[in-house]
Amino acid sequence: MPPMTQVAAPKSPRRTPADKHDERRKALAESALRTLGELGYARASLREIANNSEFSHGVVHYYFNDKLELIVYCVRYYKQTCVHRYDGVVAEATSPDDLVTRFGDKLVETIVEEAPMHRLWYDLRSQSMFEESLREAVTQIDQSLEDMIARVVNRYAELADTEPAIPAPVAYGMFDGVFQQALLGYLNGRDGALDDLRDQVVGLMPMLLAPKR
Amino acid sequence: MPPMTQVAAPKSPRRTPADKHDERRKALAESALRTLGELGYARASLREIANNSEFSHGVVHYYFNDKLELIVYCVRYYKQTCVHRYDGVVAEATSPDDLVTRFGDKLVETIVEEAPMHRLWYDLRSQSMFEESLREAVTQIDQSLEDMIARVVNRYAELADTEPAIPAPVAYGMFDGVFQQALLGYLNGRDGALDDLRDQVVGLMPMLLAPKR
DNA sequence: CGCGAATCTTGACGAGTGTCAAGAGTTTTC
DNA sequence: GAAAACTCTTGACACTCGTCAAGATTCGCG
Repeated sequence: MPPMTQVAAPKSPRRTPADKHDERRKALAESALRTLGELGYARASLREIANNSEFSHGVVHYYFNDKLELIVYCVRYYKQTCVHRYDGVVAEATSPDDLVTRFGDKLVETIVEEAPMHRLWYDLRSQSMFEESLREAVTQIDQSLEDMIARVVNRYAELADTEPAIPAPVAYGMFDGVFQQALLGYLNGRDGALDDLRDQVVGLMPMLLAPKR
Repeated sequence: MPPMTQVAAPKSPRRTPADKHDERRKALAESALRTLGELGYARASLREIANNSEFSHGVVHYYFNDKLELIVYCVRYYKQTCVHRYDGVVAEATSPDDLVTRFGDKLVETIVEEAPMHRLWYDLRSQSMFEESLREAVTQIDQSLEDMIARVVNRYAELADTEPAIPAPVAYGMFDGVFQQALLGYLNGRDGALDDLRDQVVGLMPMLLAPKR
């Protein structure tokens, strides 16, 4: 463990007191995410991760205690940037149908652009079913994803002048399920997997609303 | 590869011509499934699999060419026995509500009794997103699970004297999603995860039906 | 029984793993 | 500009993995 220089005087708020550390950690994480998205949790070795970066394989233990700590940091880091993916949709939608369309498009878009990150997430969540030490992080991320979906559904109900007909966990489970199927289909090269996802979302959303009050 | 004794005369249909091979493969698979369900795909080594069985670690290559061939055989073998889990529900249900109740109970039951097998399945499906060679088997199994759900939903609609309102892939995706969440909650020791699943299914099913004709 | 085929065990191999310690290189501080 | 702190590289360690070959054991049939 590094000697943790307790900086008594945080006098220079500008740069590089000891959060240079954090910058490096982020840089390492960003590069590690590329390899992890390509190979998955089990097959991505620290050497391979380091090879696809500007660092050497030993540096990992300078910034992280453990391979597991690195991976958890990576996924937390990624989730942080993507939990607000649909905030724009929620903010800009002008009608229920508009929101549905934007939401569907965004779902398709993220599969095309970030399929490796998504499969990594599903990989990690599955691993957490076996590895106790992953569960806390996975549970937290899952919760924040549920909240994200809840914001979309709530806004949708608001625009439709009614209430959601189902609790947030169910809505999240449903969308996550169809999303996962679409991702699988996309990775399998099945034509129409993405168009199907769009249609499914359009067909599904109206069913989530209580009868108009 | 074993010399494949071409038995010209299949005269003894009773036992042990060369399908003793198949019996052994099944026994090995059954024992391997226990270890795989405990450790997952990546961490279950052939030695560990063999240790938890009556065989030694070398025998695997007598019955399977490959570790991958063993795993795929195992999961195919398991799926075969569980794709008809809800056939009883479909056959015995006397009313829409009765079917929903039985279905929910069965879902909860299988989580309690076969959680390791389910997490193994999700593990393998996630791995197939990275490992090309797993995709064919995973796609087939996923399809047969979708068919299984379709039978339940169709029978439900039949009993309610109407039609399903959503295509089979969507229904499967939805139920798979909420089931996966319930499994995660159960493995995390979250109280009420199973009761929630039951309630969610009861609340969800009626929404899958078209308005009564 | 006895012989040959089928079945299984044992032990080894090379490759790959996470981890860490020793030291080289770099930056900061006085 | 020297000393101290920080950063990073290199190389080795102990270990596990899948695979396979050589031999022991068991089985089935003449």
